[in-house]
Amino acid sequence: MLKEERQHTILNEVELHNRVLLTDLAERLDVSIDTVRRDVKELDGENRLVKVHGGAVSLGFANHSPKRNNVYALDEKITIAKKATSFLKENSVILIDGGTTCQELARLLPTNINLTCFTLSLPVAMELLGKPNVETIFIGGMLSKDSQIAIGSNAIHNLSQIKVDYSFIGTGYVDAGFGLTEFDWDIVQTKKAVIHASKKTVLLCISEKLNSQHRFKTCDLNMIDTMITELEPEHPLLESFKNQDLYLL
Amino acid sequence: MLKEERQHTILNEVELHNRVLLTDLAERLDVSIDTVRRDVKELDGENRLVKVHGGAVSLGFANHSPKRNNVYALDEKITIAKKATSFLKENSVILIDGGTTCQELARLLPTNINLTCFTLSLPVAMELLGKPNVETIFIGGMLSKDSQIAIGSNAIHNLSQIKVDYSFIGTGYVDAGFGLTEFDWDIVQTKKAVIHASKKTVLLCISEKLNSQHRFKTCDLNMIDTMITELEPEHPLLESFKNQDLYLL
DNA sequence: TTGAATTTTGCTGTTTTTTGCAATCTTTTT
DNA sequence: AAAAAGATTGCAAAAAACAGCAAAATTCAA
Repeated sequence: MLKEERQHTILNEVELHNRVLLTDLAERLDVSIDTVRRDVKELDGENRLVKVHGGAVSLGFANHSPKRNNVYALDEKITIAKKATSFLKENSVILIDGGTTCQELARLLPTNINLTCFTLSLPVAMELLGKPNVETIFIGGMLSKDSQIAIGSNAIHNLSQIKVDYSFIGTGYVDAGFGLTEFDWDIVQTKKAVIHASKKTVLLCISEKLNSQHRFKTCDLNMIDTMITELEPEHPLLESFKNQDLYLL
Repeated sequence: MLKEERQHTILNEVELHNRVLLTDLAERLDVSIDTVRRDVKELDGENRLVKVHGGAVSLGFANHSPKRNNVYALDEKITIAKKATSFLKENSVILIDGGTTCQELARLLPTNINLTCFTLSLPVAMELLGKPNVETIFIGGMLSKDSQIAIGSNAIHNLSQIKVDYSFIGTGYVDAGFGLTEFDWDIVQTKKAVIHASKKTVLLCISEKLNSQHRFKTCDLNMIDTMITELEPEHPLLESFKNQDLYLL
């Protein structure tokens, strides 16, 4: 077999699977692992793939993972996401909602425990695909162009079939009196279904959103089990959320 | 045998198989390996093929050019995608499969007609979200980390509920005799369901994949209504795909 | 047709490239 | 920290490329 032919197949495999193991390639191409390693090294040098420990990944995949489109209030979101991971245990079944804070949680999910993760959000799903320890299930449905999540009756029906240990949700607006609200009716319906599909619901909410409200109501605060903000639970801004039958974290 | 005749045969072989070994050529042409080597060197000088260590590859094969937009063989894929758009009409309901060629189709969907588009592929869905004229529905299910598409029983069940006008699918491998094959059993099951959910199935297939096969079979070629490659339908490489009860485009 | 000049071809020995193996070092995982 | 998986290096055998040469084939002018 020609070297060119071999490298061609390697590129094909990489493009197809996004990541490949050198051992698999060696077996498939019926050459020694050293030869494959040399080929991959060469292709890496030509920027046609990215060599990683034990294998190679496609350029698309390599460029995809560390993408961060929204760096707005990133630190706060990271703080929130880290707090949220404290709920996770080996084999937890969770659901992650859309929104940039939830995306951050997806990105920061621990790599040392196995998780099953449902999501309605395209960007979250993308993030999760990069995690070998996370089994990801996308809740299908009509896609909302601005929020990039699945909505509509199909999504809601699919949600009615599951019950996850924890769901981590975001919200457009939250108010101690009015509860969680959104600007979009369909999204409200979907979030309701998410909450219904969860044993415990955790709200990830940057403090900017506190004491704001909009048109359509998702639920009252007592439907939420825990609210996580980037603030200390004792922070004065959170005063009005105490004695609301929800934990602050 | 005349030198000219020999070189003609060599070019033919290269065109047909994309790659040749000098030893094979020598045996087939019944001349010494040095003669073949000299012939190939000459043809290489004339830019009719590319000489490589131990053999030669076709120009197309060698032009698997280094990264452009992170996608290999982008030009070919664009050609294919453009051909595929000829099937679309106002309010068509279509399904777009995963894979880079299908992604290209998603990217090149016309913006002047309204479409309803189902997909199992995360990257395709991402692409479609940017199109105001396309209503996108994601078929939910377990996500395959490799191929970034939804697979599994849930996806298959969801597919069983729909019947689209056209589905545009890719395949890992295709062979005139064996039909469409894949490396992954789950993906095969999902693709079967896709074909079943379509009035017409269009296969998007870059010519490199022709005459290759793998472990698991998706379907025979007669299940496909149209096969689109970047080549002219009369191209010799497509010879074996004629008289197969499918249109070539 | 003949015979010298030219080209083509196959062979030889030499150099280069490729490949697999073993020993050693490094990274990752537990 | 130990164990396992992967990477690196050097080396030797095999395969291929190269250069030079002579025989064979082809061309061409007389």
